[in-house]
Amino acid sequence: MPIPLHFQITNDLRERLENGEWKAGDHFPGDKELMQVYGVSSTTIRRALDELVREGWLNRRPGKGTFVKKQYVETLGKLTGFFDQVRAKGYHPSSQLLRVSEVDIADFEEYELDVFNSKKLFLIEKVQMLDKEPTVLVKSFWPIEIGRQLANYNLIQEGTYEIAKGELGITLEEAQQYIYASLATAEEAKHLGVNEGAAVMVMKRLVFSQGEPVEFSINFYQADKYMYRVDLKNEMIQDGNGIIVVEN
Amino acid sequence: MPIPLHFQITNDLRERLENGEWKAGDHFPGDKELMQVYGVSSTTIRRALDELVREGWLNRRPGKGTFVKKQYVETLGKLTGFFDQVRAKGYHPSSQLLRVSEVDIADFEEYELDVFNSKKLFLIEKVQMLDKEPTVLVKSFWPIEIGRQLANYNLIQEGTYEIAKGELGITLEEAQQYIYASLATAEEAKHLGVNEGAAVMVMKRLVFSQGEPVEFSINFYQADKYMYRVDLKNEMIQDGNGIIVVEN
DNA sequence: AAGTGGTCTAGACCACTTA
DNA sequence: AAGTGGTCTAGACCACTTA
Repeated sequence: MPIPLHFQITNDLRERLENGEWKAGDHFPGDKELMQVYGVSSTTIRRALDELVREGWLNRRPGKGTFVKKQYVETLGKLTGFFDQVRAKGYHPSSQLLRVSEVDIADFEEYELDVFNSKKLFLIEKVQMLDKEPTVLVKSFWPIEIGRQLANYNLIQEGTYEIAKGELGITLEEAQQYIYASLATAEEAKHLGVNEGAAVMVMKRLVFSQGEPVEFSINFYQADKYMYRVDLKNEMIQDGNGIIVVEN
Repeated sequence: MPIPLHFQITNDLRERLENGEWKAGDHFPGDKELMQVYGVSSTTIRRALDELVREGWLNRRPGKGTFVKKQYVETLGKLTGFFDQVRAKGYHPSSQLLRVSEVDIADFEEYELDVFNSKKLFLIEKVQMLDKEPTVLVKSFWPIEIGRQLANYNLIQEGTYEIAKGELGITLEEAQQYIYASLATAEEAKHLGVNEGAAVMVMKRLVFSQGEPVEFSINFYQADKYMYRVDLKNEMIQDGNGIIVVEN
């Protein structure tokens, strides 16, 4: 059972939705019809469709049927992959390495690096460019052994996560991110090509593999050129959801 | 079938997890044991546990079992509800109304209000306070009819979403949010009690009900005092995920 | 009354882990 | 070999919608 049926069906239907086989508001095939077409049980069809609902492609209404959703803005399904999105718009991404070396966590006390239970980490620091315009300053910390392996690959052309997942076989299972606004320090301003004190959007991320922390990164984006997008469902929609108070 | 079994089981287990019945890293009861205890089928237990996995409480490993996750930071399950979070920390939230009236969308061309297909909307503008310190400036646009009904309630004490969901019976099914950094305008600075040009975090949100837009809001937070938290799973972890380029 | 999606059962078979 | 969670089936019953 290498590729689950529900997964194959989700991919097939998503592709057909992307190709415009149905238009926004169209009646989507009913569960029974899909069961016959794909020759699977109701459970499997349901699981495939639940995923497409989660991705924002479909609405399901008991008694009425399944409908293709109006795409007011880009769907989550289409959103993944910054570089793909950016290339599709005609930009040429590249990156410039600033540092690829072992570091002592004592030199980075401003970040929460103690979750790694190690005094030394491997730091990959780079500026990501779009059409030679600097867009993001990235500081990415990995456990020493993994960092050394990453350093053997072409970090300019390939994304670090793609190497970790594809070449090193590391599963990136989940991540917690914090996003906030700040003012550029002299160092950040220099790399982003803005003035010191300009507004920047900061994204901190802690990635877990097999339940253990595997990467901490902090990314600085030029404000007003980049946004972060989040999709919410049902009970997640509350006043101030996702917002947390920073304790001093 | 008013309250699904899987839902009841999820709630029961979540409560027991919150009460510390198992510690981080503990072996969680196996599926078969839970099936016996709750007297339900494997499918129902699986569905209940899948939800707890999604909320960040559990890890499941085929061949090994289900484990209680280390809580490196607050779990998503605990995160929901800004006011609850804030009250638990000893703050006293309140709000100050700035405007509660019908408006012409032509006066707000900087926002994407045309998705409502209406020239007039109802605007609720307020400053949210924590211990009398201004924290968020909120501009919340609703369809006229809904806005008029909301205006009949106590908008100072209660959250607008809580009134809409609880009193008006409006289901808030999904939302798309954009978060970015910016510099405070004179108006924003005055209400937030900061200097003009200070860094602010901006959150724009479009909420859907029954597939149709029901609220657009824009919230301004003082930078460095507030962060936005997002949790990612598996294939969502990519370079620059969630980041989108702002077209000029 | 007929059709829709939502919940649930009882059980089979699988890959993987540990012994 | 025994135990774990992951996938899938065939089918029952439910609430809801439309006619």
